[in-house]
Formats: sequence, structure tokens, C-alpha cells
Amino acid sequence: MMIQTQLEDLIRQALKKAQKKGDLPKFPLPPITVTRPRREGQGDYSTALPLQIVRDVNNALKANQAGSLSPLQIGDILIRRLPPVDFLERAELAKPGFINLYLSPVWLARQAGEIAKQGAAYFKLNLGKGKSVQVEFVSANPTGPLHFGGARNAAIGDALARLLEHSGYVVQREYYVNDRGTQMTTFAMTLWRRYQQLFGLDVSIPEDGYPGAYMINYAEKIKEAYGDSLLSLPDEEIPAKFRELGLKIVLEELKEDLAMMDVHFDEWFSEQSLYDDGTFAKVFAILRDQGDLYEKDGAVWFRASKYLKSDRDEVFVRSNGEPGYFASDMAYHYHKFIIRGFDWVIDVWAVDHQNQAKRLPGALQAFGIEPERLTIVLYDLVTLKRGGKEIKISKRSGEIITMREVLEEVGADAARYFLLSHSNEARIDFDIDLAVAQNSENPVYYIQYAHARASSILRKAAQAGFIPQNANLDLLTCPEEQALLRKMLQLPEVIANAVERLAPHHLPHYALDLAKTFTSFYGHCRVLSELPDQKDLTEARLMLVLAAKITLAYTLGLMGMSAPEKM
RNA sequence: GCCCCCGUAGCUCAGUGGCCAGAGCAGCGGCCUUCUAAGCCGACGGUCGCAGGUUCGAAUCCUGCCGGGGGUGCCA
Repeated sequence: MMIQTQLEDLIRQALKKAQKKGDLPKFPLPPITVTRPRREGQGDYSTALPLQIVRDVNNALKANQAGSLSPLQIGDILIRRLPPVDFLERAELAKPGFINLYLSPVWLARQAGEIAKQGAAYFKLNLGKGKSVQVEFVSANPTGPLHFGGARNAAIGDALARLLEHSGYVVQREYYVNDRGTQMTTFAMTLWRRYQQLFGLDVSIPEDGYPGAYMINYAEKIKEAYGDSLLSLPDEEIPAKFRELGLKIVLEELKEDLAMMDVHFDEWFSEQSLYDDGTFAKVFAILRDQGDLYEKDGAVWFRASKYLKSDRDEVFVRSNGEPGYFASDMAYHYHKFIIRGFDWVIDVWAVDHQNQAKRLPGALQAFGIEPERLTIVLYDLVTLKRGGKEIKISKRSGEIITMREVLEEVGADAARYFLLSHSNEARIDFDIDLAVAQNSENPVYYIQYAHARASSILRKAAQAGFIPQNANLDLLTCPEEQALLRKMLQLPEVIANAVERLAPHHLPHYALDLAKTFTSFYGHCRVLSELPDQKDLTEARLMLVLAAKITLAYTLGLMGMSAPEKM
């Protein structure tokens, strides 16, 4: 359990005890929170509980005609009732009514040993208690290479999945493949024309087709595999055949691109399969039988107004007979919750889907699915910059800046770091020059360097024959050592906060903080010493270095970044 | 029109009820016979978009306004 949570329990116990013993009157317990103060001298943790309960206390006392208490008096009472524990050194009262809590330096020092012994397990939480959660992310249309914006989706989605996995959830990563509908047909027909062109036929791509040069590459792949044998295909077979071939090529490419970022999916879920396996028909029947569907203007509408605070209904089946995106989304989420039974589903979408994000969870009530079970994480777009100037993309030529291009230029670690370091709702100006810079301007290298340094020290120590197994950790008392220990202990809190808010951007900020604290320790505290009388200290510090290395690697791992042994 | 997001140090951004607002970078001043100077230490730097309100306490919550972006489709 996190130390923060343990302290909250401690304060709660003190309050209960004070009430039981009659030091304080009885009133319902408020939520008790212990936070990390910003400033030094205010404890490792503090609580403003006396200020929060002073009114309740005095109202209760007034009812008993028993005078009144000040926040400081209440704080004093609570401190006296705090049960003694090994990790808490002392509690101090501070004006106007705070209780500042100081961790025991000896206990802190010994955590280095715990981390070294337990490894990553030290930081795992059990917030999820085995709940199953699906994280669906990226899910870009399979009609071409991934745009760079998709990289942000991948970074956020994968980091969320990792955070949840390490917090006691059973996680499934899913990519939703929009393999049906008008776009797919247009894609297939563009591909067909490009294929024909490769054999010198004078044909042009469809009016609203995909003009990008990558389509020619796809056509060439088909030519390599099939030669000219497809030219004679009957007209009615062309769309389906080229859709199938094109989809296969694109999906392979998507998998490769995402693998460059070390992003892997458990399931590539086909939209078309919802229609092939009867899920859509089932959903349609359910809604129809509930009276949630009606016809108007030749289309079938879903009575969204029945479930949402909205007077606008949704088109379910278009007048051309094709189900709309809303229908697919309903069927898809029916499949997620009812057929596959996920406890919780997180969809990672770009902000331009905000309207659907607002409506879909409520609409699922039509299937008896509580809206809270679907969380849609929205993130803002990414603009690419080079030398401070925005790189414009040309829609007309169909040339986009692909995720692969940027990853090849800046590297997956830097891309992950920058894409993750902004809150989801904030727009990102991604400066390629900065991400590529291998100098002090780039925090990515600073963080990884800290890990490489820790590794280097441990390597050298091993060569020198140090085996820090029974080190006397009580020797870790200097400010830099203690600061490093405190920072490492913060990681579970960072994870818990990131999970609670589904905000992975806290990780890169913490990582930088941790690296800074480690490097400061490195600068102040010589680890490897030749002096015989320093042997104990060296061993203790080696444990600390090992613990720091584990913590750094774990943090980098949560972000999907590598932790190099050498740089 | 209505709805959502953003507006914090020169720049890029954290911080969403707690005690004198933080980091990185840039700029300024120190520090390399020492485990990687891709480094360390220090000083400087802010009317938290504006105006009201709620609260013992507001960058954080509420209302209005200003500026930027997005949404509001028988596109996804």
C-alpha cells in the first residue's frame, strides 16, 4: 500500500480515537487526504484536516454547550492520538491548522533495500483488483499509412494500458479496423486504378479517391504478387478483391509502424465482422423491439433523446441502406460489453470526435450498459514544427506526414516522451529539431543518461568485487540520498494519480524529476570508494543506486521507453 | 446560436481547493587530476487572460467577458 494511503489511515484512526475518548465530539468522518506539500519544512506529507473539520467540531460542541476549539487545538488533539508507526518520525502542528508529517529517515533508507530486493514489484498497485479493461486506441482508418497524429494516440493509449496493467487491471489492447463503408470502397477503387496504370492503361483515379503516392506502392505490391492476372477480373469482383488485398497490405504496414514504437495489439477488431456475425442484426432487433428506432425521410433513426439530455436523434441506417457510424459504434460497444464482457472500456479518440464522445456512453443505456463503464479519453491534435515553423500538409496532393517518417527521424523514445509530456487536452507543437537534438535541451537523453550512469556504477562495482547484499542502509542519511529515496517513493502516487485521471503525462514529468534527483545525488555522493573505512558506505550507496536504477527503468518502461545500460 | 478544450516565467509546459506558484530550456555567475561534464551548484525571472462571486483558504470551484482551437452531417 502506498505510504500516502497509510498516512491517511493513520490520521483517520487518530480522529476516531479522539472521538471515542471524548477529546473531540462525534460527527460524520470527512474524506481524509494527505498531500505532499510543495515547500520544504512542511513535512514529507501534510493534511489540513483540522481546518476542514473545525466547523463540524464546533457545531457539535455548541449543541452540547461545550465551548469551542481552534484548528490548532484540534490539530494538537489529533497528533496526540496518532498511533506510533515505524515509518513516521514525527508530526508537527503548523499555523493556521496543518499537520505536517515527517517520514523516518531510517525507514526511508531501508526502502532502498526493499526496492532492490523486490524490484518492479515494489511499485505495483492493486487499484483494479483484477477488473478487466479494454483500451481501444489508434484505430485509424486502414486506407493508408498512419498520420503522425496517430502517434500521439498510440503513445497515450499504450501508456494508459501499461499504467493499468501495473495497477491491478487485466488489460486488453485493441485496434478497431474500419474495414467497411464508403471510404473503404473508394480506397479499393483507387487501388484498382493505380494497379491498372502500372500496366500502362490510361485510366485515372476516382474523383474523391486517394491521391497519395503510397497508393502506387500498394499497387506495385499487388503487381508483384499477382502480375497482370487481376486485370481480367470481372467488374463485380473488383471492389471486394482490391479491398481485401489493400486492407492486408495496410494492416501489415500499420503493424510494422506501430512496432517501431513498441506498440502491439492483442486484437485487430474488424468492423465488418459485426455485420458478418450477426451482432448488428441483433442490436438492430433489440433497439427496434424497444421502440428506440423509427423511420423518417427514408432513414432509420435512433431515439437518442430517450437516453440523452438532447432533443437530437441519430441516424442509424442511412437512406441508402448503409448503417451509419453511430450504428456501427453501438454494435461495436454492444460487442465489447455484452458479448465479450469487459468491466470497463477506454476509447482513445482525437478531439474532433468530441460530440460522439459525449453521446455514445449515454446511448449505451439502451442495452442496459451503465455509461460509466465506457470512458472516452480525448486528446488534442499535434502540429509539427521544424525550426519554429509549422509544417503544412497538402491535402490536395494527398501527401501526409507519416508517423514512420517522424519516428525514423527522431526515434521512438523521443517521440514517446514528447507526445506524452503534455496533458491530453492540450494541443502539441511538436518541434522536430528539439526532439532530434542530442544535447542538454533534450530531456529524453538526460533521463536515459541517469539510468545509464546508474548502470555504469553497478558494472564497475561488480568488477571491483562489491556484493552489497547486507549493506547497512542506515548510513544513507545525507540530504541527497534522502531526497532520492523520497522521490522514488513518490512513484506509486504518480501512477495512482495518472490512472485515476487517465493522464499519462504525469509520467514524463516525474521521470525528469527522478533523473534530476538521482543526478544530484551522483554529483554529491561518491559511490565507489577505495578507502577501506568507506566500504560500508559504498555498499549502502550501491543499494541505493540499484534501487534508483530499478525505479528509473520502471518509469521509462511505463512510458514505453527504453532504459539503456550505456550511452 | 449552443457545447467542449486551451490561455501560468523570454520559450515549451506541469500544477485543478491548502500554508511565501513549479520544472525544463534560453540568458547570467561559479565548478572538469574524481564512478560517463549528454553533468553539478547558485542567482535572476510570473498582475496564474480580464472582472466579479463562493470559501477560513482560489491558478484550481461558480458567473460573465476577451483571445485561440474544435464540435454541432444520412463523414468517422
